[in-house]
Amino acid sequence: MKKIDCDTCEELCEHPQAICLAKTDLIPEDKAQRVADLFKILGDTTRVKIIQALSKRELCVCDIAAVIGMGQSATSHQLRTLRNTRLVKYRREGKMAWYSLDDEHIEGLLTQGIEHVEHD
Amino acid sequence: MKKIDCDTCEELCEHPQAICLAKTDLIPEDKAQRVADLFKILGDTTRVKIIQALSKRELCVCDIAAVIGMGQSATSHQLRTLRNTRLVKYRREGKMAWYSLDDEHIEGLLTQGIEHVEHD
DNA sequence: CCTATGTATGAATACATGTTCATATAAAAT
DNA sequence: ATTTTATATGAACATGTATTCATACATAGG
Repeated sequence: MKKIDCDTCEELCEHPQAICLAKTDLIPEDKAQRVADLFKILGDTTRVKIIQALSKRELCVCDIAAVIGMGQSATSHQLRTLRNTRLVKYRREGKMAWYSLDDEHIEGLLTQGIEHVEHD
Repeated sequence: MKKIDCDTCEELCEHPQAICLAKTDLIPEDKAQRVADLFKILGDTTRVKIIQALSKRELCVCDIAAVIGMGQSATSHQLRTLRNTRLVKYRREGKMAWYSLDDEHIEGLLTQGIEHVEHD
């Protein structure tokens, strides 16, 4: 370990140059957090199924529950999560709520993820 | 609620046709699980930083720890997770372990995620 | 050999999260 | 008005997971 002098890495470390460069290129904390939060939403089987189902057609809550094989409450809770992160939107029609994808990009992400697991 | 007769949806439900179609199109359980597992790996700030750093250059464990600002142990634990899911590989050189991305696709996924959060 | 260093790992802890249950809200139907 | 139906939500519970601490392992150097 040696002391080095560097704009972004002024500490004891093993490979100061590599660390300096890597620190310069490193994704900022807040952006890393938002990226992780986005992927966290997609990191749940139930939500993957909901998003995939909604990418094909608009569905109401009880239909989503029937399709993915979960209870109404669990489905509603997950839809709230997806609403809060602006991944789905809904319109009310009488007592029913019709859900659809809010963000067209999310379908691309999901598709890429699916392709990734298929490529093994 | 009415009883309907349908290949994939033979039960009581509200919009049997929509449910039948959606069930037919639905991603299979095991594939949804693998997709969610993949995204789950990306759904952590520390791992996002590690993957992003490794997408630029090969780094050893203590350098990664220094770059992302975490302890050696925590870093090593996360690297194990990334190894087990075949997202990173490593080569040993003396007592050091040099890590790099194992899967070139993963960088694309990360990039798309970053673009997504930038697009707000 | 013995020590120092880089890395890995098991156990413990703290924290987050998904589902269920019970219940609330709100609109439609009787 | 009362009941039924669709959805939302709070609380409780169980499970999963990220980090830390202590320690083990392995390699290099004296």
